Amino acid sequence: MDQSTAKPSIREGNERAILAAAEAVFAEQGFGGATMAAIAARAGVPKPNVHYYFPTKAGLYRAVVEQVLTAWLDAAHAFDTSADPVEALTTYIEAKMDLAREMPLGSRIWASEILRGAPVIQDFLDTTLTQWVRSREKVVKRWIAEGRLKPIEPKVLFYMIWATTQHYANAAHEIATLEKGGGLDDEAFQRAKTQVVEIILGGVTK
Amino acid sequence: MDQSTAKPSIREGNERAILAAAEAVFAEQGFGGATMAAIAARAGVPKPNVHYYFPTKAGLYRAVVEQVLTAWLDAAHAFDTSADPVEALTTYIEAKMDLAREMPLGSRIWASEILRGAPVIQDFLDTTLTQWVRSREKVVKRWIAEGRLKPIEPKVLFYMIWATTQHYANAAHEIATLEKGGGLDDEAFQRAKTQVVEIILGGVTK
DNA sequence: GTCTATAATCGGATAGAC
DNA sequence: GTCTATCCGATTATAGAC
Repeated sequence: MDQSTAKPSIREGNERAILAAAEAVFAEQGFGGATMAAIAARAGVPKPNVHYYFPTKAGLYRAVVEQVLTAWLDAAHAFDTSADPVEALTTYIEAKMDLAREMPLGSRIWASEILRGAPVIQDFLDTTLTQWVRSREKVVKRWIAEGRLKPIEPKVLFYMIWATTQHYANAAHEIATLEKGGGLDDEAFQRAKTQVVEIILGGVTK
Repeated sequence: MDQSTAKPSIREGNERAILAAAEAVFAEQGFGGATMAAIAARAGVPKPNVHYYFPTKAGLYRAVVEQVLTAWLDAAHAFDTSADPVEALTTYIEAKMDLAREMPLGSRIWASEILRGAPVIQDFLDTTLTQWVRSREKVVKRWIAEGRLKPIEPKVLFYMIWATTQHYANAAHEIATLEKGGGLDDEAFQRAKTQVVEIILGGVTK
């Protein structure tokens, strides 16, 4: 789109490779445990090259976290406030389960960031997430007033959904150990998804 | 109990202070992000003193994790396999909620360790935890066969309980942000505990 | 835009005086 | 048992040739 018309862009390819490598290393080692050398090795580029594209480790980390944020927001839109509670919650829980399945690294980075007290995404918690919760709380309370849900604190429900769905990414290793080492295959995961929806909906609908 | 009869023991006091400081720093920074200097400063002792009592950072981390393990096992016993499902699950969920409330640092270290793939506690996952899950799975399946619970995969239930209860420790900062900055007071936490029990039991009992 | 060589700093660990 | 001074490997970051 810019001057350099048809350039498949070396820059773009390298940035992508570095971001992908960084996502994996930050997910495995945490921010403090990750090293630029490990990221460079995984991306298949020399170490100074990483610094060329991302001058500081903190900046690279921010870039990775912001990618994860985008995915989180997409999943958040699955909570359709116009739908009825069963449909809205089913769609949302399934979207969050799929996100944990398809982006386990991002989910783990997110969890790690929250564990540390959200040093990088605090402003997101203060603004976008707070607004998301406020608006969805109203919807849940309306459903309760209409007698379609049990009288629960909406946040208790949200926390249960977030924690349970992300557990399938965050604790994938623990799960694999308990499943005789193999982890969940697609079929087992789909069953788990269905049952998570059933248990939560069974617990909150009248 | 040994030769040095009535020694209140400088050693004991220092070890306790260092372990407490290490728990806090590991919980905040993760293993990789924690530094011996930060732990020493928090414990109020010079850095080499930490190495005197705990020669290596990895060893100190193991000592902290083992403390957490003990607490986990105590809570696990709250799952009374002789009781009826409502009573057993209620007691267990409440015990896990109380653990998250009373030992938030330990819960966060546990979560961080699981996130990284359990490098230190893998043998515990392979032995004690696997056995715990196997035996409780049998109990849940019996309850299902007796028609007292819906036909669910027991592990889906366990994961939901673990993830949801520990969320109150792991995401305490996020929760505080969403609760207008104050965090949950005792009353709000007790309400949440009750509702977590109600939703899960409502979702799995017939 | 790439990468070798290197600077500068941090952090785990230790020596040795007290 | 305590702690100052210090070592040294690891790590972030940069300079500068190509």
